[in-house]
Amino acid sequence: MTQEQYSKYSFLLDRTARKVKQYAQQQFKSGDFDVTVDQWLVLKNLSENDVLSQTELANLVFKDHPTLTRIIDLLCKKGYVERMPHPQDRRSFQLHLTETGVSKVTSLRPEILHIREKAWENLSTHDFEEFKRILNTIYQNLNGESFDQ
Amino acid sequence: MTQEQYSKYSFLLDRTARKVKQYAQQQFKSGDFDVTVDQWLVLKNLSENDVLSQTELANLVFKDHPTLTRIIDLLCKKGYVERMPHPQDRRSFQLHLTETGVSKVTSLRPEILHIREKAWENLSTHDFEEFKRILNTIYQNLNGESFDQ
DNA sequence: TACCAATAGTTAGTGTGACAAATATATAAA
DNA sequence: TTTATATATTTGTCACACTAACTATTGGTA
Repeated sequence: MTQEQYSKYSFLLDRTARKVKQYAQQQFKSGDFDVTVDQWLVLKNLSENDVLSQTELANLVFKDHPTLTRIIDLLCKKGYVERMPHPQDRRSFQLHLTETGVSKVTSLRPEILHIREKAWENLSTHDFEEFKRILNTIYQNLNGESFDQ
Repeated sequence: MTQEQYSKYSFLLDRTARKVKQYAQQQFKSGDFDVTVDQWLVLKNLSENDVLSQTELANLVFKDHPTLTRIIDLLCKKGYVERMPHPQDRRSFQLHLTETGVSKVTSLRPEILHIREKAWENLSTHDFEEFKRILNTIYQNLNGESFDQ
């Protein structure tokens, strides 16, 4: 195995990640889900945690603060999320789903699980475990200081 | 294995792909490479093919035409690439590296191979083959009509 | 009290990605 | 030859990623 061959992983990884996002986004669109793939990730995490600050949420979804600010802006505009002032810390917000947001998550969750299955045709449970292990190893190799998940 | 667990691959895949790009970009920056990760991919492919049209190049690097147009614009501005008119087809360009572009690729290639190795610490050659197989299977599962590579 | 470093979040700038539509040119069909 | 269709590239718009710089606030410390 030469260095040159090893370097291909970055290309295949990027290409596949984009394809996965693009496929899901097309399905989201044809189903009139009214959210993007990344907005869904945020909604899903908010639905699993009663109240979160933007920093806590950013750590859950592994997005940086500016990106999260904009996603939250869009979700607020769409009426799925509300920023409530933190009772003790005036710098911070407490994020939570609106009623509309809760019912949006409830109605979309099964459809999205179904969309996500398509990628695993022709692959086994063992493949899935290996895939997760390799992805996490790569992530940790490049993540410098800290260990995540 | 529940549906719910399967759906995590998209999160891990996206997270890892971003980390890989981010890590490389940081190394590119601290080494004053004067190109982005995506610009490098384009330069590398141009260096391996004497003359390409934008459409041919787009198919090689799996980027869409508008994205490629803009990357080429930047590389031309930096003086690494030139658009030459196609002798028979006035709609098309023939892309090629300038002398500066050629020497840029020559000087960066070994450094970038070295950067790319970091991700594979603690992983085996077999892992690498499995990883490629799984990525390509996912890609093909979602790619609808055609078979790529 | 006054200062100062750390933290929460936002804004701005650049690059990239996806998609739709527009422009120009080439080629095939009538 | 005229018309229709296909191809190559560009432009515009929205969303996301990353960096740097900025505001406001908090908490510790002299």
